[in-house]
Amino acid sequence: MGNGQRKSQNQPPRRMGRFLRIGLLLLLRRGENYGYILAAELPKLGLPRQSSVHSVIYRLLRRMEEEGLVSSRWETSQRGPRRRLYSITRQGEIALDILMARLLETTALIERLAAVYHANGDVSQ
Amino acid sequence: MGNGQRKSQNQPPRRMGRFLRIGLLLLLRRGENYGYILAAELPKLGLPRQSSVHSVIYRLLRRMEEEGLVSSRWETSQRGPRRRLYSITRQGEIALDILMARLLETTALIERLAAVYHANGDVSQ
DNA sequence: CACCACTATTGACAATATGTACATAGCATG
DNA sequence: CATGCTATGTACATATTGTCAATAGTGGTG
Repeated sequence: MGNGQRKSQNQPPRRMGRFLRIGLLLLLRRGENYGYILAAELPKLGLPRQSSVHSVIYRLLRRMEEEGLVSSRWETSQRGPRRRLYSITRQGEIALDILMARLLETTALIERLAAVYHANGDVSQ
Repeated sequence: MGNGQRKSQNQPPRRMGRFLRIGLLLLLRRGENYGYILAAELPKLGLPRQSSVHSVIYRLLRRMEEEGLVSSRWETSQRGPRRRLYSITRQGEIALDILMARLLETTALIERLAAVYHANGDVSQ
C-alpha cells in the first residue's frame, strides 16, 4: 500500500481502435450482422470487454460506413427494436487485407523492441 | 471523376505513443541522453520516422517526467544550445517491464486475429 | 557585421480519438 | 403501468496527435 507508484501503474485504457476495426471486419466477413451482436462477439475474438462497449461500437460502425468499409440496411419485419444490419463491402475486404499486413509490421516492431529489451545490461549497440 | 476508394486507402497516421514510450525507456536504459539524440535513435529501433518528430518526442519526454518514468537535468558546461539530459528512474524501469508484458498480450491478440483472418471462408465456429 | 544553417527545446493550435453518460424506443412480463 | 431487456444513437469532456512556429546558442561565409 501507500507507495507512490500508482500513477504509472494504473493502466490507462488501451487504445484498441485499430483492433476493433479488424475485429468488426472479421466478424462481418462471416456474414451480415448488427451492432448489438457484434459488440458481444468482439470479446470472443480476444478484444478487451472494456473497449467493446456498445456506444463505442456503434460509433465505429457508422464511421466505417462513412469510410466505405461496410454498408448497412435496416432489418425488415422482425419484432423488437429495429436493427441496423451491416455487411462488409469489397472496399472493406481490401482494407482488412491492408490492416492485417500492417499488423505484421507491428509484430515485427514488437519483436524488435523485445529483442532490445532482453538484451539486458548489454549496452553495446 | 475519381473512384471513391481513396478515403480508406490513404493510411491514417499510426498511433505509436505506446511504442515510443517503450523505445525511449529502452534507449534511456542504456544511459542518460537528451531529446535531440533520442529522437534520432528511435527510428533505429524500428519506430517510424514520422512518429519520431522532435516536437513529439520532447513533449512525450516531459510527459513521462511528469509521470515519474524519467528524470531530467540540464547539462552543464558545454557549448551550443543547452541540453536537457534524461535518465530512466526506478519507476520507469518498472513501467518498462509492465509495458513489455502488455506487449505480449498485444502479440497474443494479433495472433488470434491473424488466425481468424486466415481461417478464410471457414465460417464454422 | 549580416546572413544562414545546424543544434536544441518549447509552446500553441487544430484535428481526431476515446471514455462516459445519457436519451430514445420497441416489446414483454407481472 | 413499472420494470427490464434489446437496440441504436447523441452529447460532452478529455486525451492524443500532427503541425507549425518561436526562441536561442554557435559557427561559417561573403
